[in-house]
Amino acid sequence: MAEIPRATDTELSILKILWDNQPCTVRFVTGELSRLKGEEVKYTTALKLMQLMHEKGLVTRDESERTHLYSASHTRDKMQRHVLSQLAAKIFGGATADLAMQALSAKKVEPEELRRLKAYIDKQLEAED
Amino acid sequence: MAEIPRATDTELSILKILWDNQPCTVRFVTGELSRLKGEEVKYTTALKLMQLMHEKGLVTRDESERTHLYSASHTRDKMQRHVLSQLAAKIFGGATADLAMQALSAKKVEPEELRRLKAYIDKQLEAED
DNA sequence: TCCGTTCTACGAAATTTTTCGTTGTTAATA
DNA sequence: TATTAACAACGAAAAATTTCGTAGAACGGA
Repeated sequence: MAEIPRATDTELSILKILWDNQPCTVRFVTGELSRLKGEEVKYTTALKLMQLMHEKGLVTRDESERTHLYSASHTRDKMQRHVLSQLAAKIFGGATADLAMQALSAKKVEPEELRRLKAYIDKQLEAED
Repeated sequence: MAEIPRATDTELSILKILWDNQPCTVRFVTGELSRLKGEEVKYTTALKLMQLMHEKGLVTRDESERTHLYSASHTRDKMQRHVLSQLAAKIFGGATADLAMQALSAKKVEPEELRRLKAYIDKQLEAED
């Protein structure tokens, strides 16, 4: 399995668009990215970014048609874990549970979500025995 | 309350060093940063970074002595929440509980930690009523 | 077929981030 | 006091990231 390349901020935004809509044309990503950033992004800008991401191995593309179709190389889960563990190492000193707690306190979370998370933790704890 | 400025990757590393050792001299941060990155960072490089961080408002400094003493402007908790909520918005679509779960699955977490987190969630749920 | 549109590729400019050498000052010390 | 070491400030180079104009090919409709 190849190393997951480091993704810049903008690249992460593009990945999110891909995960939500895959496969995508550059045209589509251009629009979504503009919406996300709150300012117009030119078509060729998005194109270039995605070409670079392709070189880096962050995305794959189907070139069988003239209009290429892009998809993320890694699953959302895998990339999220990757980004989080980097972040955890960088500013949390690896304390993952702390990170989770801060995440929860950063923003009000629905009780339903909390219960789901709790169930997940219980499952982890059981597996422990 | 002033806006929290966006911090780059290296800046986050420096903040972590500060939180752990504050207040710090540039000389000290230079050494720690080198250790963290696994390669030597020149004194003036660290100095410049910290000067820019000072301009941005990410750090404060005590200039009463010739050797300035730097500290982070924001608490670790506050900045962590800030960074996490940005990240959540960027690649998790704001789904904070998902982020927490991914964080937990990214790396094995001690049962003790899990129980602590669970207790935290329970407290949140109680406050709900 | 001709024209206007859409697409990729490419190069280069603009911007941001990181690096570091040089300078002048202060402080310690021989 | 003369020398050396440590420091902050600064400017600018280097590197990384982002932006976008231009060119040429492919396509669709008049």
